[in-house]
Order: sequence, then structure tokens, then C-alpha cells
Amino acid sequence: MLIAETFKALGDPVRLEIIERLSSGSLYTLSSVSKDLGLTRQGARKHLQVLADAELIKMEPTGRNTIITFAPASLKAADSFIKQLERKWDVRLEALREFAEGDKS
Amino acid sequence: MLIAETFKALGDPVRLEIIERLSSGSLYTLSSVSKDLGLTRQGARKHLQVLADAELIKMEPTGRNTIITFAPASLKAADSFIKQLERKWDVRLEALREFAEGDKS
DNA sequence: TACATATGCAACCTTTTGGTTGCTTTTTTA
DNA sequence: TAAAAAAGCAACCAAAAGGTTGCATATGTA
Repeated sequence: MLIAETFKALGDPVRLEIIERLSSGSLYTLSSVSKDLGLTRQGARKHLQVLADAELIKMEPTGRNTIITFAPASLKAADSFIKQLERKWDVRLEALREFAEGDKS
Repeated sequence: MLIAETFKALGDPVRLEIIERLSSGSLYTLSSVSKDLGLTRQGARKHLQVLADAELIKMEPTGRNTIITFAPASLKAADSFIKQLERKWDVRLEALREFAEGDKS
């Protein structure tokens, strides 16, 4: 929910790698993550938990496995936030430019 | 430079607040940041250093003050990264959809 | 020049993070 | 049913983060 939490979850190379692989379709279970990333299962689990808390992935226990899937909603929220910042900045620059022009005339 | 570093820098409520205020034009110096955010000067400085290392802001010593300015380039990079993830995901969903259709015919 | 302002650097402290090992439980499958 | 595969939980550990105080330094200003 909190935007800072989303960014924080993305702010780690291992987690970014997980997200990147998930978005292109690999890494389906907890153990495949730990194998592919070369971490212990618990190490992988902690990272996945962080991502799940930020709602960037979903973890569903299914029989013996825990299936990991990508959840793009939070990513969209992060995207919107960044865009909003860029927009604010542009508006401000534009205001400054207009002020400078007004100064000239 | 590293995308994870950018996200990490954004992954803290205080720093997000700083960036947000900067993008709309307030918070010009180190001390104004510390005053407005209610931190000690050194606390503020550490946060600003993190943002500067991630190249999200510029700090330039100017006489007695240190002027803080917003630097939107890294933000654009983060934006592109997120977009690329979303695109990958969409491509994959599309492939799945086509596969399902092929299955039907 | 003397004083106030703005900053820098270093040390310190507590909490969080990233990672591990060990042990138990659940679910397949041979 | 017995073995192995996948996972959960807890404890532990070192390093990083977030924040503080103290002291020194540079820069304006009265």
C-alpha cells in the first residue's frame, strides 16, 4: 500500500532480479527461486516475503509447493508516483520559464 | 547508476517527502530540509547524501549554504525500468492468450 | 573584529536487513 | 508405508541504516 514500501522492496539487486525473471515468466516456486538465484531457501524466502508484503508478488501454497506469481498493480502505482513527480517538476520549470519571459517584456 | 540504488533511495518515507517537496520547488538548503522535516541537520544530511549518491538530487556548496536541487534523470531511468517490466509481462500474457486460443481451434 | 549561521566530520547507539543453520511438518511418490 | 521433496519456524550473526551528540571549520554580518 505505502509507496515507500514498494520502492524499498525494489531497492535490492536480488529482489529486482527475481521480479525481472518473474515478469518474463520463469521462477515459479520458492525452491526454484532459491536454486536459480543461488541462495538458501530461507534466504530466498525472506526476499520473497518482502516482495509479497509490498504486493509485488503473490505466494500461494499449493500442495507441496509455493507458487510465486508476479502482481503488477503495485508497480503501476510506483510508476504513477514517478510520473506525478516528473509532472510537478515540469510544471515548475515551465512557470520559471514564463516568469523569465515576463521579465523580459 | 545502478537501478537498485535508485529504488533504495526512494524506499524511505522521509526521502520520498524530500523528493516530493523538491520537485514542487521548496526546500532549497540543507538546513531548510532539516527544519521542515523536523530532523537534526546530520539526520537530514545523511538522507540527502543517499539521494545525491543515487543522483536524484544535486548538492552544491555555495558560500555558507548547500543548495539542494532536484535531478530528474535517475527518476526517468527508474520509470523506464518499470515500464520495461510491465511490457515484458504484457508480452507474456499475450503469448499465453494466443496459446489458449490455438488450443481451442 | 566578534558573533551568529551553515556546514562538515567522527563517534556512537539501536533497529533493520540479508543471510545462515537446525529442526519440524506436510505432501508426494516409489 | 517409507523415503525424499518442499516448505515453515526460530535462533543467530554480521553488516548496514537511521538517527543522535559533540566538536571543528568556514562564511556572512553587525
